[in-house]
Parts: sequence; structure tokens; C-alpha cells
Amino acid sequence: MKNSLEVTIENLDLAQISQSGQCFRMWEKEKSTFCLVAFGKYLEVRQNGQTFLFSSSEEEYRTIWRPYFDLDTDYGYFAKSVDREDHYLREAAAFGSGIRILRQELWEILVTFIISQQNNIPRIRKCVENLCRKYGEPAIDGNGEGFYKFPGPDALAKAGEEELRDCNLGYRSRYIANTAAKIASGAFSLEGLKDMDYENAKKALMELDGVGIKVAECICLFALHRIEAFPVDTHIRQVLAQHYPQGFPLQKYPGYAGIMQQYIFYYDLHGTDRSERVQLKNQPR
DNA sequence: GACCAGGGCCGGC
DNA sequence: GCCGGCCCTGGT
Repeated sequence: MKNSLEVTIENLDLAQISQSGQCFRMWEKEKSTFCLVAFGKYLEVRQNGQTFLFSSSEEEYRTIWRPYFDLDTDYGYFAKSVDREDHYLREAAAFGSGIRILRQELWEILVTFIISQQNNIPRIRKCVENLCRKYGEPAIDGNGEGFYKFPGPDALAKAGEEELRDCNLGYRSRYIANTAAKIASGAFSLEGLKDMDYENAKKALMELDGVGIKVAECICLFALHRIEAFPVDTHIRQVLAQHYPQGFPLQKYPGYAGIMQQYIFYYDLHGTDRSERVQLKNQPR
């Protein structure tokens, strides 16, 4: 890896983040080396414990990647704050202790989470990649690595619903075409969302076609970094039914319940008890 | 090959 | 507020 910068970081695990369902353009290129595209740039990072090699300049690391990975936040604090009596959440937090909430681009996350509805993670990745290959600008980074940028609102608005269907988006093509048009025309301002509080941002997002409560909350959490957002999807719903029949104790994690949501989501997807639970679910009754 | 479910939303009632 | 329909495909 050329042009690499060595950094020591606690509570960061690239494998966990890449499989946490918050980002869809991060891959394990080779053992312990991950690559991703964000903000129109290509990045490789190699991890060995708490030592990381970034394929970027120090300047780019400071201005782009350190904020992107939310490295100025102490995630050890979040994990330690978990209720001692809550054994499920303690396990989940320990299991996903390398997860951080990335600060991703608003437009990209908006489109990506419209795609995510009633969909599964491998296919979401494919859909996003199809979009980038077909409508994204091709580029080459300083080390000669080729990649596609995420296409802007203009490109997707111009494509239109019928053409977007070629990316295997299914019925979500119409949502994306309509939403892209609304933003490309200036009828809706993404920038305006950044100055709003959580509730107002969520309400405004839901004016967009294909954005309901859950998707709006994901956008708030993963792009606007409103870490109080606690999106409830099909996985979280099942965990709540099993472990929190009275509802999740949001008040114990004031202003950062979204971190707990992410620990739970990741644990439910990749934790050790999943296979047992899936088998249980598949049993005829 | 069949069947279920997937980081839900919309429109009609 | 509830319910059916929805594109497509990964997993079993």
C-alpha cells in the first residue's frame, strides 16, 4: 500500500463495520485489508489489532477519514454505560465493540436506504453497485486504483424510473426517480436538514417519496449523525419482542440510543445465537 | 425447485 | 389505523 499513514485507534473494527449494515460500499479486499469509496474518494485501510494503515495523505486523513470514522468520539464510554443488569445488551456491546457510526454522505445514504426497504443486505450492495457503475463518474485514485463515484441527484433524475429499473431496484425505482427529481429541481434542500433538530429533520425527510419512519431514522442516524435515532426494523422488532417486551429503555441512553441499536442489530445478524433462533423460527408449528 | 423473508412504504379503505 | 400489494433474490 503506497502513501500509507499509520495510526493507533481503539474501538474500531473494520470487519465489524463493513458487516454492520450501515454502509454498503466497503469490502474486504484481502485478509484484514478493507477498501471503500466515499466523498468521491477511494480508500484502503489495513488493520492489525489497534494499528491501522491508511492509504491516504495525512491531510486527507485529518479532513476526511478521521471524521468519517467518527474517531474523535469515545465509544468505550458508550459500551461502559450499558446497564449492568441488561445481560443481552452487555453481550451485544462486547460482541460489536469495534462498531462506530460512520458519518456518511447525506444523498448517498438517502438513496441507499430507500433501496434497503423490504430487501436484504447482499442485494442492497448489488443494487448500489449497479447504480454506481451505470451512473457514477469513473475515477482513478493516486495509487492507480479505479472506482466509481456515487451518482448525484441530477444523474438519477435524468435517468428516470424506467431506466433505473435496469439496476434491479424493482418497485423502488419510482421512489428514487421521484426523490432525485425533487432534489435536482431544488424543490427539496438536503443542506437544510443539517441545521434541523432530529424530529424536524425526520419529518422533513418523510416528505420524500419512498421515505417512511424507519428509513428517515436510518438517514438521521447514519448521515446526519443524530445518534439518538433508534430505527426499528424487522430484526430489532424481533429482539424487542424477545428481550424487551416492555419496550427498549431508551431513557437509559439519553441522546445516544442509536449506538445501542447498532450493537443490537449487528449482534442479531452475526451473534452466536442467531443460527439457533433461525432454526427455531423455521420449525413448523 | 419451492418457499419464505428481507434494515418498509404507499394507497385504499 | 389496518391491510394488501409490491420487484427481486438470498438463504434454506
